[in-house]
Amino acid sequence: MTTRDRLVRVATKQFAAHGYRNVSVRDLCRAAGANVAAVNYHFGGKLGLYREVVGAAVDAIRTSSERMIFAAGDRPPVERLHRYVSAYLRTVARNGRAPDRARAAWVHQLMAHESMEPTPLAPWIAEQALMPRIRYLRALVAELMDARPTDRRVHRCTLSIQAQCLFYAAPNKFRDSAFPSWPPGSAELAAAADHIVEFSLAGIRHSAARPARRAARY
Amino acid sequence: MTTRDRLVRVATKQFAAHGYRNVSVRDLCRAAGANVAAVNYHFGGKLGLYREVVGAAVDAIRTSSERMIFAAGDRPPVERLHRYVSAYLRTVARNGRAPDRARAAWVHQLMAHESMEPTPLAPWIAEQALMPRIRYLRALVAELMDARPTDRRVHRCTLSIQAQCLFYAAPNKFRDSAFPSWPPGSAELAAAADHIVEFSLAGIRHSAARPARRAARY
DNA sequence: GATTTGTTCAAACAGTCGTTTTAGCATCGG
DNA sequence: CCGATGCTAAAACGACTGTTTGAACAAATC
Repeated sequence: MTTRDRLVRVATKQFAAHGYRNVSVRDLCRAAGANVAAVNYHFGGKLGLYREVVGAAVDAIRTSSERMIFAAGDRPPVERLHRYVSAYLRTVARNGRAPDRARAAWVHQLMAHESMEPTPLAPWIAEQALMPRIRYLRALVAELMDARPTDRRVHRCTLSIQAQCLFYAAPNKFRDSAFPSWPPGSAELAAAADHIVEFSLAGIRHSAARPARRAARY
Repeated sequence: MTTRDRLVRVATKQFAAHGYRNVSVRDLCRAAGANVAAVNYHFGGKLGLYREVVGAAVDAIRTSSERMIFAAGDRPPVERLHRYVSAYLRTVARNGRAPDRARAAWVHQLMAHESMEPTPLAPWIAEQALMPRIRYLRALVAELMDARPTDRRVHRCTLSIQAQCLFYAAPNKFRDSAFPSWPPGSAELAAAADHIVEFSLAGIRHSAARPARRAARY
């Protein structure tokens, strides 16, 4: 394997694990068995290498989203929601059976770091990778609630679902120690996906049943 | 104000905003109008200053939790849940009316950074600040579901609620751009708290109504 | 008034950061 | 064989990191 490929491979792991700023070029090169100058020669600098990694992550998310949306087709919205959540949670499972299909956890780890300590690439990532997913989920929730996608109830329910998915996907040291038997195995993960769908469907139906008003009885 | 106090004040803001590693002693001292050696003189080093800040954050969370739990008393569980969520979301509101009572957003920003890039203080923070809250919420959910706190359905519902609260509390660049009109004003925040409670209550009741089984119909 | 104590200061320490330089390698086209 | 090309090597660059030093200063203590 070429030096370039080794660098990309190592950088993917490291950047995802510790974020752009907390990874040094020297660490990367040592881990990749390359010279310090290699990163500048092949990628024009540290940011160039990071751009390469982020580009791969964005592509992975986008193609995975499109595949998921296409596979869902025009099936009932409840099933499409389940596929959405299930696909999201499956990405955190380290033991993906199909390697080429396994959009690994590193993608979401990278996103989590980027969301907390944004690099100049953050806006582009948001538009390319995340927004399509959000828009799809929002349309889906709107359909489930029989409301317009701009309805505030739709926004809030979308947010509630997204929050639950993110809680599984994003790395979080405290969650790991606060919730027993974490991280979940693939069977528990499937059960968790079922839970999120059932839980959220009940919430959606409850929210759709009543008009958007301010509950003042507490 | 003494140099020591100015340093703590500046460090609180900076560490919360950028995390321990991404803040330099020189930046802190420049912002505080102090000499570079001041932080070593007063705190024995950068980590000592960070310990001071984290200690204040942990105290703030713990006392706020205890006050919230005490104020809830033995009121109906539904109302206690609303107080829990409401108190959580109120911490992200920058325009807290009562300054002394305002457990500001910086506490959660600090926690978010610590959860992604843990320092040696992470385990202590988890046990002192976070676990009491989680245990309280878990017991509350168990009561609402009429189940034991060790029930997996209780765990999952607790996680769903916590995820929604965290989504509001933790800083997240992508969320800010993906969801319109963010961050929410205090009125929208109260409405969001109502939504989370209603949404989650529906989910909890749905989850409690059926035994913990694996739904295999998707 | 002399000495001690608490605090601040500029300067420098050794180390790491990303990047650049310059030389040395093969390999290939002529 | 010769030069050109693609890549790698060690060394050094200037800037930045947390920390330490030793002198300076004010106020308090003897």
